[in-house]
Amino acid sequence: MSYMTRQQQAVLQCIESCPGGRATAMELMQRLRQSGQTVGLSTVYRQLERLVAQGCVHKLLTDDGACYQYCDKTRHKNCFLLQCEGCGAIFHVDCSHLGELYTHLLESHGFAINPRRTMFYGLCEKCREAAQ
Amino acid sequence: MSYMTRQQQAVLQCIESCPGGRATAMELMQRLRQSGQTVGLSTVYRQLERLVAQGCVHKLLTDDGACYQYCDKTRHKNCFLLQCEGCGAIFHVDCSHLGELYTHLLESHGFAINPRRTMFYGLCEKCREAAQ
DNA sequence: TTGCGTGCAAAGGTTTTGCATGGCA
DNA sequence: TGCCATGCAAAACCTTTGCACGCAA
Repeated sequence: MSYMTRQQQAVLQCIESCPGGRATAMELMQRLRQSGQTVGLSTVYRQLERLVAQGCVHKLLTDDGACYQYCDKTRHKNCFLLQCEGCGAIFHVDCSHLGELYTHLLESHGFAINPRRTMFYGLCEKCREAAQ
Repeated sequence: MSYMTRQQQAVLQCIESCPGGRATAMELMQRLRQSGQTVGLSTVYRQLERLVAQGCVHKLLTDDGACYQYCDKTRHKNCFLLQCEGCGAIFHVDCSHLGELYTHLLESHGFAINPRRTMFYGLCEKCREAAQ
């Protein structure tokens, strides 16, 4: 990991401290300003771009724009993400079954998955119960 | 499937005729106009929204905005999509391994996947060879 | 006539870019 | 001093909305 400026640290910590470890760029700017820091929205975007490139943060595309998910690189090296379509919560899952699927796709379909972008959508247990 | 207006048919056919069966809203409008039809961009968006709701089309979120992927409901009932990060091509895959993963996620993690949104990213065979 | 779909134009929101400023090496 | 990061403002971009018109039932 290369040098991190003060703002880059601040943005990263801010994401981590958000509920579920994720937030939009606008939410991050508002949070940072509420904590007394003057930071521009463009700076937030610029830092997020770097953090994504460094793998510290996932960029999640939604219908309402992008949001950014904190990712502990040391803990979540080969995991994937589940997002609940009900409550929006994000779950990290580390599951060997997915690795088997990747192997199969490579050997039988010639396709090499980029695990960093793997994301599933569905309903978590609570939301399934609530829906019944 | 309910009643389809002339424009809705036109938009659906237009997506199907696009390279790879996918296009952005703007591309669709331009194609439709080139073929002599006067159609507004808002109409394209409105039709796409319905087509997505009907399951005839997938909405794919990318960094450059949304694009829409034709989906033959009769042929691709339980498949998922692979998008090549190299050439952008979309592959439909119908693979029992994924069903096993879904079952596992439901039983062991309590998470019920929405298969309609499942999408993987990576490199197709050609792009992997080209990269070497 | 009534309702729905349509096209145009305007509005809305998010993200990117230009530029002058400021801090750190 | 020189370089890079920053903040503000403006621009760019995609998508949605408002509204009057037109077609079909």
